[in-house]
Amino acid sequence: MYRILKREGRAKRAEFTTVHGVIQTPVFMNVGTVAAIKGAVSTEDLEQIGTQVELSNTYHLHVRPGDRVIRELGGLHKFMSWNKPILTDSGGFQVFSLAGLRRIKEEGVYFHSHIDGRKIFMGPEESMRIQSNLASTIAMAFDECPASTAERKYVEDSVARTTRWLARCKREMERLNSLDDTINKKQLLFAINQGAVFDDIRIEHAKQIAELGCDGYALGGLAVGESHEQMYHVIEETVPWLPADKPTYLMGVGTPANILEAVERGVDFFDCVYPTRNGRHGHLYTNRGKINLFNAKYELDERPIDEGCPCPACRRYSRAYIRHLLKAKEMLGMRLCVLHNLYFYNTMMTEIRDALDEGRFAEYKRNKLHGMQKAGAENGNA
RNA sequence: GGGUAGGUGGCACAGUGGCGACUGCACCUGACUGUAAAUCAGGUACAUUAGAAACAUCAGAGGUUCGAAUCCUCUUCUGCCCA
Repeated sequence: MYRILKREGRAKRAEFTTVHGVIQTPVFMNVGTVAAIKGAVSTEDLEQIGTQVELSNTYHLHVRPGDRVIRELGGLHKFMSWNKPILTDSGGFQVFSLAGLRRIKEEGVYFHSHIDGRKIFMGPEESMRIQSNLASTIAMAFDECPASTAERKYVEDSVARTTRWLARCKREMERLNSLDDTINKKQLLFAINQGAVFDDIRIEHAKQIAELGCDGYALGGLAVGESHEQMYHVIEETVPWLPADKPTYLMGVGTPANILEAVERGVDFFDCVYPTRNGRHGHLYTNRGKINLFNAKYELDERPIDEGCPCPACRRYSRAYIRHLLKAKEMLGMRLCVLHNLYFYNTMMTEIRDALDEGRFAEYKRNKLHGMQKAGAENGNA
């Protein structure tokens, strides 16, 4: 159940109740594609850094260890020892990211496994069955994510197919949720809006999927090469056409600035690999901009990553030490960086919610952006 | 003292007549948005230069050759074996 607590312009402060607990929004979901947050981060760590929702991937878990294995072991929650909400992505994004390894048909998509090359078929029904076996809190509809550079005709055809796929997802999900031996009979289904950067296609698609009555609505196919201005424009034009009584999820986005801009335009859910991947690569988010710990200038820097940050990395370790760990390829280096970045994102979301609660989001957003930009320059980063 | 193998960029190695020198590591920098990503890309070897371009370099010296890291001579240094 989705309940809006407060509004400021289009921005919403809400809560979303699920069988695995209440999600306070706006929220940033922490990405753990293969049921693991890369960088040696445990579920215990997630509890400490304030993670509300973990995100895993249908395609990846189907390939390894296999959704049947996870079902046999009682579902994802039990498998990875995480009892809060989990959202599973449908494998739709892999239709885009594994472009060289798949073929799209009306019935679904034929992949070649990125692990061993074996042929895999996934359509709407398969994706729903896998997600039902995984027993995630929220399942995503199986969609196609066209490239931002795709031609209009291609996007029209693709979006039409994604709509047909959504109807099939819905039907299959209802069937699965009614079965006696289904682990999570209250699994939720979020639809995904597509249309690249064509406003009219996006809006038309939003109207169509709204009619199918899903538990939430996502914007997909953004931050895949188009400019930030185009992305913000699409969000602004499309969100008003999605059901107002359901949460809105901007898939795969993004930078702290992207999130602030999208919250302002009415988005509730986010996820992105940035904090984890950038953490592994030594790029750290701070309130004074982004820093690259691999840079030689941090060799003797005794300050914490972000002054005043109470995360497990900043509480006791210096930039110089963590830089050394990264250069020495010690796991601890990545782990500390990922923990810091996730803490930064999760904390920013808490601050956003607090600001919305108190009706000062606009001011918060302005100050946050200003702080990160201003000192980014100070740190030698734009 | 005798024998033997060898000295190539910060390190380790390749190259044995057309090289202004391969590759890896290290170092520097950049990229990464529903994770084929602890990955990928570029740069860095003497001096000069913002950069480009040009000009160097293969232990040292001399020689052979149109042309030498590569062949010859001497010097020097290092490893290993024998005494």
